[in-house]
Amino acid sequence: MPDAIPALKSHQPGKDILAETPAYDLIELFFFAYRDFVSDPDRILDEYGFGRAHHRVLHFVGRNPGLTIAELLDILRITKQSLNRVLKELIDKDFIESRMGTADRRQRLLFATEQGRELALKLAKLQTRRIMRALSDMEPEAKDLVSRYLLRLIDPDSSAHVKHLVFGSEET
Amino acid sequence: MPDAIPALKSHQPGKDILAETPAYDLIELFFFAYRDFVSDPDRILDEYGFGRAHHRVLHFVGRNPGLTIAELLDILRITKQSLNRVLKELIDKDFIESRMGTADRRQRLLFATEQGRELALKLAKLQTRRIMRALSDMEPEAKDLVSRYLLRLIDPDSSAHVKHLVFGSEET
DNA sequence: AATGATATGTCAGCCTTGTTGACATATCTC
DNA sequence: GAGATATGTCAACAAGGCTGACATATCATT
Repeated sequence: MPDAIPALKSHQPGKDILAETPAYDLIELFFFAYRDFVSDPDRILDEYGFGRAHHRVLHFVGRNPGLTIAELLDILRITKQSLNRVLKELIDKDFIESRMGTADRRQRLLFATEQGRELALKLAKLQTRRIMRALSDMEPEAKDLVSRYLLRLIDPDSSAHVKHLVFGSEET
Repeated sequence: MPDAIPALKSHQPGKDILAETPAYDLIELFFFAYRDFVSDPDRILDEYGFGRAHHRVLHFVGRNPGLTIAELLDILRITKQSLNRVLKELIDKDFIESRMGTADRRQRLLFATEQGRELALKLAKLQTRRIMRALSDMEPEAKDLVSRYLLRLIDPDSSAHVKHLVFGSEET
């Protein structure tokens, strides 16, 4: 096991302390970092009358052209009713386009429009800037290591799926 | 199939391009990792009739005994009305105790009760288990590197404050 | 061709957790 | 005593989750 956590506060005596000492630092840093990370897009989304939910949908559709509703639900892990609310707005405002499936005409294949791709890219660049600022002046292996850490943080059940989605072949 | 990532490939090695290529992998991994990371506590909080908002309050009060309302608001960056809603429930259910300030009697100093500390610890251990599983078999320097990465992801404005809160002297 | 399964859409209502604005109270500081 | 400060509270609203029920179109199977 890697280095133990620096002793943060003295606990009541008795329990097996070392193995169970909470990693307060990584827990809290994760909270603060994620909060700031999503705050960048928020400001821009506001101008369009969109929220974080719209961002997620737009992002994954942009990244996976032809995504079906079912696949999107599986990625976001929300109900179809929740998805539909924001998806409808994205379609109405012409950021996403929904086409009938060719093989299976029950399906709806989702595509980002030109406008949609532009917004998605703008938001991704914002977040990338923050990531690059963090990585700059760090060890060259930092990016790969962080990537591996985050992947291992994910539920083992879904990690293969995520790996495919993030790194895998461009197909869905 | 249209490619959603116009600027990603097949470009001359211009400096601008490189700097602007979205780090889709780290962006998406961050999303999935954070989602699973907070899902562990969710299940337990449910049994108590609490939500994520309660968790955050309980966590930071537990970690910083004697925290004032103003300091807690500064950490969470929510309105006092939002805070009060969940804080009241935590106090009513005897997970947090509010004492009048000694130096300044207008202040309320917050403390986790025995029950509160137990729950906070239980949740922190859950998340720690996930973190340790991720770190196991990784390079020994992984923990430190991830910690530095997350800290650098935070807004420069607040990073000193966060650093103090996470690593700093136990006092508030 | 009929039937059941599947993919999606939609209505209605509820919950949590964020927001703003207004106002009340106690206490501190000058 | 006056004004600033720390907190509490009421009311209303919004975003984005949820459940349950039901509708429609299409596919797959018999």
